[in-house]
Amino acid sequence: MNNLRRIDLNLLVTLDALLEEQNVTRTAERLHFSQPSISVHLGKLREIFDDPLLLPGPRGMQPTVRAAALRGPLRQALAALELAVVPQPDFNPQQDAHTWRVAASDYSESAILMPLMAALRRLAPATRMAVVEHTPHRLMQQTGQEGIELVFHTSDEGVQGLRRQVLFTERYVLAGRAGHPQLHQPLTPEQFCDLEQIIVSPNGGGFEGITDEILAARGLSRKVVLSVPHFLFMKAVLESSDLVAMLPARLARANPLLTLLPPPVDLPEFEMYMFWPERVHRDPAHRWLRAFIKERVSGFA
DNA sequence: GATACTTTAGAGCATGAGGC
DNA sequence: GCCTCATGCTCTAAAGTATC
Repeated sequence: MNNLRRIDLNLLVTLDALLEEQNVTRTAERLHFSQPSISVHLGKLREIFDDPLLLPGPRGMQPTVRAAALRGPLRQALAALELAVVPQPDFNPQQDAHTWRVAASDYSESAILMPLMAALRRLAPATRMAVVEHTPHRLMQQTGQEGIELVFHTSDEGVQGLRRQVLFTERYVLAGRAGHPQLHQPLTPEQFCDLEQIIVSPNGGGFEGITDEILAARGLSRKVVLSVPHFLFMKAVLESSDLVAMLPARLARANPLLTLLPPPVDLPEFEMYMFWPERVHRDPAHRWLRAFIKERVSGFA
């Protein structure tokens, strides 16, 4: 590595041309330098490689054994560098293969990923997506060492060093099964508190949430009889029992098995963000995915 | 010795760092 | 932002070297 610090990339370009031309003057013409400049380059290269590299011979300059051995690897290295500095082509979703790694909660899976998955497969058939569990307290680790490229998260508080974009603002609705005997008209807070309810407790086992805080401020309390860790489980229970729940609206939309009513208490809306690390910000495939998601989630708001 | 080619010396210019 | 200085690059001109 120490040797690399001494090498100007242009010196390697000169060496490559010298090894091909085996003539300082022709190398100079080819690289649009004066001949003495190439001679100076060769002098530096000789010092760096501790080898004469090219020696005057009967017909121009003859490469030394070391120089001849360098030729192949040097050509490959320069070709790789050239490829690396060429502007990246646009992502062609119909043809290009790519694997995206995404972290999502079960809410994000249902509200964001599931509705757009069919369109994603149709528009980008050669791509793959790995969805892993979203762990909010390990956001930086997930987008760092664990290689996650995109995270869906409901708050931007405490999130440092990641690019972000608001996807949508979410509201709550009161949900119960279709044909539920008490859900035929908007409920008062008191009527709401009389119903047996289910809540999602991501950390496990909790029976209180923001709804209970708001009810308590009005001197009310509700009957939470089931606490589950995932929204998908909650939906399944709602569809098959008389339990009701305050549910993010996007989880309940277009579901004929559920009845939806306005929330009996005012719950604050929340914003859904997508976060991504700087390393993928300009990546054509990643930019395409972000634009696709933003367009789709706006479309089914 | 003529020719072709390489190397060296010194000057000019551009750029970056540091100080004010 | 401006100035100074150091550094590095390329140039021209001239000298040195190898080949025929």
